[in-house]
Amino acid sequence: MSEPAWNPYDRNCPSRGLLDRISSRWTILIVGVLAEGPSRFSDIARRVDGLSEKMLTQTLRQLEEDGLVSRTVTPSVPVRVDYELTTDGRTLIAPLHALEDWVVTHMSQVDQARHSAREARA
Amino acid sequence: MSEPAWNPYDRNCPSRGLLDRISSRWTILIVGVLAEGPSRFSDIARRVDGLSEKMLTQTLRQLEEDGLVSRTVTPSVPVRVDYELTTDGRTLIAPLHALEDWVVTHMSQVDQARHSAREARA
DNA sequence: CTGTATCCGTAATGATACTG
DNA sequence: CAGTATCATTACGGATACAG
Repeated sequence: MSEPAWNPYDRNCPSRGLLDRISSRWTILIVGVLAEGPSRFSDIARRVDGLSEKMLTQTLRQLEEDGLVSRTVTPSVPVRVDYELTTDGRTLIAPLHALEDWVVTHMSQVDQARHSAREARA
Repeated sequence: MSEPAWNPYDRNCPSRGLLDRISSRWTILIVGVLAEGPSRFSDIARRVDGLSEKMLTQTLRQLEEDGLVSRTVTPSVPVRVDYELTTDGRTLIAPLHALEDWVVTHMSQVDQARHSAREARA
């Protein structure tokens, strides 16, 4: 009995949805923060500029549901919650960081190309 | 004079927008098709299930503007247009394929986690 | 501090029809 | 074949207020 042939090019394959999730802006950046170690809710919010509480919660819940992030509550007052990548979640670090890295290393080049494109249209 | 410190964690940095572009569902899948060689407009549309003409055009225009894809028109009747990754664009193949690959190899695991999560909530 | 719930505007997307 | 233009919808996301 073999695995299903997961294929994100098929719109009805669940892998299409998973691809959407892991390639979302907030997932990429949040995993980028968690890659450096466990973080508290507010720490993540502080490090990812423009991330609202709503989207942070939503993204963390998805990652948790997919078994990629674990959530630990310390019942102090006020309560403290730590998020951490699971073993599975850590396999996301390399591919997602590669994306971040690509962007940083190619931004200038792309910027040049955009200027050229503007001139060509002028 | 050094490069700007591109940082996608900053919401005002242009690299944030570039990250959004290259990590979009359609960009990933279209680059995946073009990774195998130059393709015609309709070929791409056929291979990416659920991709509308509008989004295909829009995504290709962005990739072109960013210097990642080239567009070649053959003025036959009917006209023939070929799209191809540029040298720069080919540097996207590895990171984006890694994403696709991650999804395919982890889908079953994630599926399990989702079922567990459902049970836990029940 | 760490959420949850709700409202609501906008931007992204899909469907459709039409053109060179 | 390879688009463009338009419209309708929706879903994403931000702001706000409130709770444990």
